[in-house]
Amino acid sequence: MRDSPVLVTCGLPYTNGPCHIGHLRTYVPADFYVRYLRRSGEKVVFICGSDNHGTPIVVNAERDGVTPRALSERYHIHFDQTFRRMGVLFDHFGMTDNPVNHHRTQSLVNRLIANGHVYSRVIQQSYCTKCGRFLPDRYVEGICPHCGSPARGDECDQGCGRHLEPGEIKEPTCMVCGTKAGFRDQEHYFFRLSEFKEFLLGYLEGLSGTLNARNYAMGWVKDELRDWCITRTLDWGVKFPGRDDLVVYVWVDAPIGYISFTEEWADETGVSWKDYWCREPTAITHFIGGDIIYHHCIFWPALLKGAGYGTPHAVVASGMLKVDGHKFSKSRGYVVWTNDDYLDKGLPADYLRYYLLSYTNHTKELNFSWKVFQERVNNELVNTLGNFVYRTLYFAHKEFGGVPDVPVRKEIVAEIDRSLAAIDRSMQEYEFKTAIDSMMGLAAYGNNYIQASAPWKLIKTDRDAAARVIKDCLILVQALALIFEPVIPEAAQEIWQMLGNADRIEDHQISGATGDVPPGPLPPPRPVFSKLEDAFIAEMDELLAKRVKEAGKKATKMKTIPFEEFCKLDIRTGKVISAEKVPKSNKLLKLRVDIGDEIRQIVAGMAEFTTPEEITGKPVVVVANLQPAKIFGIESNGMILAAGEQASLLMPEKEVPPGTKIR
RNA sequence: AGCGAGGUGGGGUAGUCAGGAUAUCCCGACGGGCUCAUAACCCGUAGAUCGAUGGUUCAAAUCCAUCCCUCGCUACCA
Repeated sequence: MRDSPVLVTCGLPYTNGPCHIGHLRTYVPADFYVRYLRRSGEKVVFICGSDNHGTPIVVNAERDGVTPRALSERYHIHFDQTFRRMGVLFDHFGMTDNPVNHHRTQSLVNRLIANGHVYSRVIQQSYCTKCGRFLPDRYVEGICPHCGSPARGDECDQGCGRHLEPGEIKEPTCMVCGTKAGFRDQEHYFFRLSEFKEFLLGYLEGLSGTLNARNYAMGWVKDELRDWCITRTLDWGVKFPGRDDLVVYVWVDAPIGYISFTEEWADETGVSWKDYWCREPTAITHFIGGDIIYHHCIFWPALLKGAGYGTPHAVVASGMLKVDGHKFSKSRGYVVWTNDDYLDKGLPADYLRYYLLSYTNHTKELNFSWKVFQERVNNELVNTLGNFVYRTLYFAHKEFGGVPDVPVRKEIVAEIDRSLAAIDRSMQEYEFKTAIDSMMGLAAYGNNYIQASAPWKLIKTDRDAAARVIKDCLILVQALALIFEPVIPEAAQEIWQMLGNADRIEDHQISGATGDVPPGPLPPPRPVFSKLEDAFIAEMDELLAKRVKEAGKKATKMKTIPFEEFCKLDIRTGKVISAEKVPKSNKLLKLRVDIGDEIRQIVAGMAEFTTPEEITGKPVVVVANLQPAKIFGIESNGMILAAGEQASLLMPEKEVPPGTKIR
């Protein structure tokens, strides 16, 4: 048992869009973990809430013609309900815009100021006069000062990849309204993160959780820590103490939500939130997505330390989610919405919970495909687990009317014990997939046992022996219900009831898995899982394919290519050595072009606009590495660049030798 | 570019930190068994030079070095 009470949190969903299964990749394992701890006798409080501040919510609210608060509430309710439908049950689900969080954030920031961890500095910020607000760099686009490529405010994302400092970008434009943005001087406040380097190195050394979180953060801290700007010029958010024109950066008040939500919960239940947050060591475990590791392993512990709070005990970071092998992307259509695409189709939360938990290691990327989803549900949940439970209960009910009054074989209990130990080992290491493999292993053991013992044969010769076998199987079924409850809570409850229990399985502990099943009548069983039909899966696949196709149509209009693609083109100057008309063709000229290191034969469609005499001797621009093609039976090894319908030849302004590379 | 993660039979995936004999599990293929059960379940067979090369060792998927490939992240995006 730990000294401090156990607190588990999940990364806060941002209230600017609906829940998709990428979200669940973090929430389902967290819920699974919490349920497991509870089934193991641990007292746990499970806290989450919605993240409401920041520019994107202001922008989206304006677009929808509502207030940021109203937009936040809409999605807050949405997430709260969706999580419940998925069986992800928080003890409290708060909002970062609620008064308690405003108060806690200001209090914490004041302590940082009092402890000398905050200073002010004047910096330049992009400002859009039309929108009348300062723009986060993500909302600014322009030209990279280093390479001249189109770039984002913070990074030359399409060109040289360099990080851009505020004020560096040329021709800044507001991405919301498209007008020219300017720069304005503004006083901002910085957190002295650089002073926490030593602390963080020691802290990360002892941080529990998954290795990806620790390694990633460690590399960052060892490299360089810059001080962190913790204010924004925005109306929407938590006011920075003493400055009505500034709010704190959302990444400050969002994690503080973990504290304030604990406060809200503690107020309701009459306990002290300080027991969770104000003493070391804490028993705080954060479940987060892999993309926000540095916030939780660097900024957050430094803030807590600087303000005199306890620091988290563990950070458990999940890997990314893919759809059909593609990177999860709303704009490209590779998305599965939790409500529209899953729950509202009548699919059980249990199936998706099982898939998300059992697919792979928690820190690796997880691929969702309807086909694989169907395979795993049908083979593992329905066939292996569901069928063992059903054939056992069915046989017991049919032949004995319930649980026969016979003793249990020791080796069965020993096997369950082995499973429990293996599961617990895996859970301690946050190896959720391995834990579930052990669970499913027990179901396979059950199938094996009933198959080898063949009670349907025994019943004809030795009724008592058959009774003993089926009793053993009933013990296994009970054990399976208890150990699988954290994974598939609804199905576990159903099995629990079919074992003759009237109460909630949640009120029982996993250790009961080795206990007896009291003799007595059982209700008639029914299968707990049903198979996913091919037709249904095909339908879902079609829906996804359609969405991807439609997204593709939109995207082709403004498709960009990465710089690397452009680099593949070998464009250079050339000089036309000779030219002749291609026989039987109106448009084609056969050219011999000097491109520096060789003379190329190129067929060009410009006979209508120029004559062989005119073009001979002219400098031209050539794509030299185009795939060779046969035009009118004549091989063409490149392409002459010309503009427009009149095929106006492109040529260098100053004279350069043939073969000069064009960039 | 830097940092992080990964490359294991046809597909997916475990094992790598703490090196050891026939490399796990799910599917797929093939053959057999069983009939209590949701055409289920059980058994067996084929199939992997564990990304490449070199090294350490009695012994390497595992440790070390170099290289190739894939993905992710890179702070005044949330």
